[in-house]
Amino acid sequence: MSGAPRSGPYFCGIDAALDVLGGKWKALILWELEAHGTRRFAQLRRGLPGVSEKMLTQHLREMEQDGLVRREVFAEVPPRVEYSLTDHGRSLNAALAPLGEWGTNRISRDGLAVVDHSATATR
Amino acid sequence: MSGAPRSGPYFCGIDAALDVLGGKWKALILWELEAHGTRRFAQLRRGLPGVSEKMLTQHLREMEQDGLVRREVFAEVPPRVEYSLTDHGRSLNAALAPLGEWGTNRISRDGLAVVDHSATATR
DNA sequence: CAGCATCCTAAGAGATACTG
DNA sequence: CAGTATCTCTTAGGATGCTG
Repeated sequence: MSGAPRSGPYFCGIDAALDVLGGKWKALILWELEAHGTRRFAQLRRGLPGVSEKMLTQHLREMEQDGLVRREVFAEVPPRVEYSLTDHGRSLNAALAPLGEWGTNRISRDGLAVVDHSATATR
Repeated sequence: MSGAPRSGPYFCGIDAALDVLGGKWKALILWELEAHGTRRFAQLRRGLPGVSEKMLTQHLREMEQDGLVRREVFAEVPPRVEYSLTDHGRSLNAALAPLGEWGTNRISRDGLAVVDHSATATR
């Protein structure tokens, strides 16, 4: 999937939830913002190894429109923009927790590979 | 996302779970099988208005490979194939429940449209 | 720094026709 | 009935270059 959410019609709740999560990086963005509270654009980039500027911008905009992410622009030089989760975004993250456990389980159960974060950790 | 799961490397559990759910209809298939226990190919088609034969076959095959779906072929004329969930599939569905609630919430909260099942109900 | 605009392609997805 | 086999069409997503 995905790109911009299609705003229905949906078959069911899961459909509507997955629609908002459509896009390769959205779940990760959610996770990154949940873990750190507030992040700047470049920080997010570093936290999501492999994402392009375009996709990050695009996903952030869509998530902002969906009311998941809050975007604050500071009129400074150099410019600064901070991203954080809204309550709605945090509630989605909470609803995602069991799925995360299931996935972690699948990874260990099937011996799947995991990205090495140690080199790109956000200190 | 979608198509055949990529078998990692994954960023986290959610990533791994969403990978298995990649594909427009997989979550719906899961739901359909959970609700009815066992379904034949044509029954699933009717339950998923708009799905093409190709996509349904493809998704079912991938979900079978991922150990979510069990496929039983009966050597009869005319041929009969029954699909049902494995324990692993049922556990995924369980992990999906909170997300479903969240989505249902989003639908009513944002006044989004829902597909009308009444005309195509599987009796 | 944070981002838009543009171009490009690989894969997802649909339609149609045919088969064991 | 339950699929395969092709053929397109669309779109997510990546690369590059430029701007306030």
